[in-house]
Amino acid sequence: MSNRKLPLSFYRRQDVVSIAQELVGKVLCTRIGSASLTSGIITETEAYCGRGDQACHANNGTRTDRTETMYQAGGIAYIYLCYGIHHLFNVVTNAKNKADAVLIRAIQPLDGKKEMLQRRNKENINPALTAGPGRLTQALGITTGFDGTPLIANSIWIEDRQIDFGSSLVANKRVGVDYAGKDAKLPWRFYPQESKWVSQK
DNA sequence: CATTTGATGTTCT
DNA sequence: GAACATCAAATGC
Repeated sequence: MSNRKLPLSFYRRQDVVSIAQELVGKVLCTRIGSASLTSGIITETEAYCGRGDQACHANNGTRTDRTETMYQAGGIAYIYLCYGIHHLFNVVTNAKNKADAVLIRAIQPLDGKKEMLQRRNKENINPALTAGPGRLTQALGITTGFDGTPLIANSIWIEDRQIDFGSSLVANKRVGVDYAGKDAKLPWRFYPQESKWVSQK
């Protein structure tokens, strides 16, 4: 039960790309206020590194009110508003003042499917429910109000339920970061090749 | 089917 | 003002 929750030591390692790879297959869980537990298998992640990665908001020591969360020690949530509409969920990694993070781009629903359908105002369970960075946050009830929340507390956390995609896990270019020059080509996006629960390019 | 467009907060110019 | 780690609905074949 509680021993399945990933410990802070998982997040505070230095290699954000390895962490992004290992997060695929883990289970992202939320219990928001009095709502029921909602969770899903992480099926798509992207790594962002604060030093030398032009696609990262906090690259090259850039500090703003928004990115300050990424400079904290690993093991907390970095949630920001994208295009003024979508709440995007990231896992902060590495030590304090090392602005690394992993963007969660898609999940496969597990617990609380009814709750997720309500939040998304949908009738049927299909990839459009939770495959996409803006979609999964809405399904899980994650908003920018949870920015900086520790992932070892009881609102948002990640569990290891021994799910392994094995060799079907592939690396590819990240999505929507064409502006990042040569860094746009880095193979820092991870997902199981055969999974339907992955965002469309 | 494919392509375009509207929504719209934060950050940078 | 413009651009942005996006989505859904409208429009055009």
